[in-house]
Amino acid sequence: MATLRFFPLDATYRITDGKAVIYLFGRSFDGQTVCVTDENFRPYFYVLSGELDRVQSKIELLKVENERISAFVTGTEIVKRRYNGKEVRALKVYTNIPGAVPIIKDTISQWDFVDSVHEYDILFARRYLIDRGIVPFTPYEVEGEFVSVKSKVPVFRAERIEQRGEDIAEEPRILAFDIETYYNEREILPDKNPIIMLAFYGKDFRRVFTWKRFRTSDESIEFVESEAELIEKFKETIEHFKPEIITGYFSDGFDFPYIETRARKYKISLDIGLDYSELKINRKGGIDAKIAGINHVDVFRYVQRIFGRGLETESYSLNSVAYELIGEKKLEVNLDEMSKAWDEGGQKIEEYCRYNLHDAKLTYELCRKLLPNMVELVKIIGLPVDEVIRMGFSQLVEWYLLRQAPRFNEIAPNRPEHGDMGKRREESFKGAFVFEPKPGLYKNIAVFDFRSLYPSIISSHNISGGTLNCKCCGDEKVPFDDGKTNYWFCKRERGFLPTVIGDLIEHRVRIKEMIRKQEQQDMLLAARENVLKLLANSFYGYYGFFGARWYSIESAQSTTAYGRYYIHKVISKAEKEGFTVLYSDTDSIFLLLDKKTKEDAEKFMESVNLELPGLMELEYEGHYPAGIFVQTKDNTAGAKKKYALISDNGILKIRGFETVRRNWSLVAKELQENVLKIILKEGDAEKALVITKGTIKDLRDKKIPVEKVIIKTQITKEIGSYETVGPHVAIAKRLEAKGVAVAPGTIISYVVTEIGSKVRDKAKLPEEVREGEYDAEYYINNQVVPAVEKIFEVLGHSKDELVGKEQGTLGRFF
DNA sequence: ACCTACCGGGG
DNA sequence: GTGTACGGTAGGT
Repeated sequence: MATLRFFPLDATYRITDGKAVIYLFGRSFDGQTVCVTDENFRPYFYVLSGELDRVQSKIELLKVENERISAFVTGTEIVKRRYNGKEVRALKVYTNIPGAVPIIKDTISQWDFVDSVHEYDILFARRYLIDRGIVPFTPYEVEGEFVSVKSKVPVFRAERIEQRGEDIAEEPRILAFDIETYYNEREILPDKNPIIMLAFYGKDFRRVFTWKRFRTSDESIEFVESEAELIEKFKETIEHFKPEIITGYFSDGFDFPYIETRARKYKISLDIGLDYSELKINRKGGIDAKIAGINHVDVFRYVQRIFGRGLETESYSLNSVAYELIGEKKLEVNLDEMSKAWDEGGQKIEEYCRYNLHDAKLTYELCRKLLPNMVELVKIIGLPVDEVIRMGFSQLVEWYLLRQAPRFNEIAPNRPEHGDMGKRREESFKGAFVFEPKPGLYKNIAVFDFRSLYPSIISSHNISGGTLNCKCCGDEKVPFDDGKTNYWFCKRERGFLPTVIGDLIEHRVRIKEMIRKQEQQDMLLAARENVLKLLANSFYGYYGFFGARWYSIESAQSTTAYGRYYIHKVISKAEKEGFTVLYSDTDSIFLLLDKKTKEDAEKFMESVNLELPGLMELEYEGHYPAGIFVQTKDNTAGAKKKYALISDNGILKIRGFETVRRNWSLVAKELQENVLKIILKEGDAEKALVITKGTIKDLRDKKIPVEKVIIKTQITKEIGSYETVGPHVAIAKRLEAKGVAVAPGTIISYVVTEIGSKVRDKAKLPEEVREGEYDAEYYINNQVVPAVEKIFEVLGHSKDELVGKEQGTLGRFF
């Protein structure tokens, strides 16, 4: 018997001699890629029934044969479990192979003495990781021996696997790749157009393959004879580099499927899996590309589904994401000219090779930057990185619960059937409370918020489907504000989900404490804290998500009802103690301190906290010397979710003002920020007014440079398919007429000039416009004034005052 | 107002 | 692979 120590990274399984064998691919402590097999794990599922013995004796004889497989039961046992808040006896049914589970399940579901069947759709490799408690990226010690099995890496057959500590694997070998394809009809046609370049980027490794020669001194460029050879190089490079993670940007949806299509044309087998299996592309439902033994991380997928929430960027293109996260952009080349350069051959191709390599580099850097975050997610969810990065929030919650369930002896509820999902989609419920602010400029504001409001409510009030309206309690109802909904949650026994979320919150508090104490910043702790917060905050949404196993609309409703109850309680308590409440949204409250001190406010917070149950806590978010709330567009009320605050250290916090968006000109954006700064920092409305009038005058005097009046709007579809021709579409049409292709995704920059009647006729490209050749009145009325008029209204200055019309001008029209 | 269809990313 | 995306919104009714 030998011993092997390794970090598992990926799990799959294979049928050998009619038995399922688990394959764990990973990295040994000495840095080699290895495969550990485990033959000692059997597929199973659960049956609930009032007549377990009858099910047991009948099911053991069951054998279903079809043209593909023979499915039969290899054993059963009666076990004690919990289901939906109750102790149950369940029949655990083992089958010969994983594929037999759904077949047996379908058959016995029809027996009338079977109540329900559970956990029949948990993928086998995932089931293994959960039941054996194996977490990718953490160390294990294996006893067993090396065996000879067809594989690209050594195979070790395990008899016993045990966790060894919690260290994470050192930085994995990452290989990024990117392709450029021939295209001239502004359509992606993998059947027709070849791949012309292929770039790789890894640690101490950069290479571009292309199949047209030109003179170059760039050593990273390598010429091959044909596209087919380029695809062979793709396989070879992966084989030699031995990446543990292969990464691309939208490689699920573009690079891998494209390469697969081209490989099929040349009858090249893409057997890049470590077990010689082929690249597997799933086109049904969400597209994804899988390689056995190598984690394929499509950075785009992770950013789009999970990480992007915390980013400023509105577009998840490689260019904008890379710019925000690593401060680097794509190389600027004219892609429309690429195919022409390719046809003509020669030196011009080189810049596209550099462009190609640079994209691979950006992808590599992004993957490295995001990896700590992804690994923390892996360690909490317990599934391989290529799986967790493709999950949405609800799936993350679900797989976290499925991993926790065995610890609590819980049997998982089933996913809803199609009809149920339809019904669930219909059910809606009341959300959070938002206080209507009184428009005005205020000084000396204290802001408080509930720490993780919804997660702490779920934990503190034991909110779950299994504890809802129990038979043993009922004296304390959920404080619904409709006065009729009658729910309560058990006080005697903790529910599964509230326990799990409570553990998450406490874990996060410990990590936060560690972060607070540490001398130098530990990025891993920060990433872990981030992931725990993300997960905890997703539970409430999960309760109301139609596809959830632990769906409980009553729990979702009760969570927001408690949320509204507590925030109202804080509001009335604050008012009773003489504070003016300026604003409140969901879990936050803004107090006007006025004559009261910060100490008074903190005392208030402490007294609130004394009355809060469980993990609930009101926190001091910060003090703001000034803040402004404005009116709605129709001037009928104070605008919700639209305000600006300035902090003690002079940082502006702007929420909901539409001009922070991209398709506004700089002149309007800058003025808005300036005006807010002057009003909040210096409290000088007159100065803000003077500056605004100055900007308007400068516009009229044509003193504003053209770059500040450029408006950028994206072309989102084919030009011909636009019904309404906005200014950016009009420009695109003119470009097309000149023979310049404008593909969807292009951002059109334009300036509105005075020549023409409709805005679309007046729009010109910036390079066609000379300094001062813009329509001042357009910019004043459609950009500058809308950006600041709501702010000035609060200060008692009308729109007319801004644009310099005489007071009372309106009167003449009446 | 409500519903459906399509888009994103990639070249 | 013990499977069948998703969330937003433009455009139509």
